Amino acid sequence: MQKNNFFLIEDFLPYILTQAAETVSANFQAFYKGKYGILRTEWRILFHLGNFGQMTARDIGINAKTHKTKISRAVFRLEKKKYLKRTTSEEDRRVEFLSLTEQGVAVYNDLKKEAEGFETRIIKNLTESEVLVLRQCLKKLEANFD
Amino acid sequence: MQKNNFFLIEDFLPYILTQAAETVSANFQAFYKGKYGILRTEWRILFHLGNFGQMTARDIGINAKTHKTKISRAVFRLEKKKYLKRTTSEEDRRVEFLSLTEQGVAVYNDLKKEAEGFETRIIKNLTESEVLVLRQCLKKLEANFD
DNA sequence: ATATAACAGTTGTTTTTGTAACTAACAATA
DNA sequence: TATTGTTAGTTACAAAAACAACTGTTATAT
Repeated sequence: MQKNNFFLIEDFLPYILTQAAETVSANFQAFYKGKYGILRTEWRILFHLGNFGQMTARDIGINAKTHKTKISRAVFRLEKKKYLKRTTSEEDRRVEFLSLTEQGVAVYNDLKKEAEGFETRIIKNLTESEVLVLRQCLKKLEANFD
Repeated sequence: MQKNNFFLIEDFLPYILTQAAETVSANFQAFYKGKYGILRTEWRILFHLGNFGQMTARDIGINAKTHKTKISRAVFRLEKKKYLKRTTSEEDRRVEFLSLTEQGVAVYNDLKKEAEGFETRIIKNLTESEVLVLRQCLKKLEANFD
């Protein structure tokens, strides 16, 4: 079994990037899953609508790089929970505008506070310039695949 | 619908971290899935064994922060493909030592080359010091949850 | 010794995802 | 106005993940 071949999985950037993302996400998930019983895609939709207002499923999918079936089912679950409502477009009846209900806005506002607190806590070990470089690097890594 | 509330999902570190990780991983996946029909957990096991030599399922699970049922099933699939073999420990018959077969080593060596090439390509937009800071930040982010 | 707990790994069941095929609506072209 | 193509979103089915309960083995403690 070869060792010392100068490749270590623990230094492989895609691996450590995924590990860090999974650890951070798994811990943040506790807030929205534990508190409101929603999944990651639901959280993302909630936050897209909370941030940008009315959007279509299509546009959320494009922005969050999420497949339309995943969006479709998450929208259904959010609708069932009455966090979100749909309005069929007048101009193009294929299109549905999605927006948060009053209850959805309340959940969003609460989770927004949690998110802000969470982010503050996880970057407390980093300097401001480290955070800046980190954000820049993540952006550049993604840009490789546009 | 409130906007301009000074919280943007696109700036939320756990979100952009996960997005970057998913994009990078999805693209790297093409190599091992397309070429050898293995999944991410299988790739991780293969690389743990290729890097460290003989290991137990338990230790791979701890190191890769992966649940034992996920490991168990991935080990089964790798065994079925004859990339990996098991040896029951003499001292403790609950324990199985896992190691790569000759064929497994060949696959590992090939994927190792792919991994090196992939990593080189994705960091080509980053300076050396950026990569250094990135690695440091990812490590620190994970360390929050030890 | 024997009961009890702890551990390594597997199996069964449910939930979620991935993929492809589908419906319904619109667009473009002949 | 037929025909063909494209798009938004849903549904059906298969693959994978999550979670709990299980088997067999070793460690601990009466």
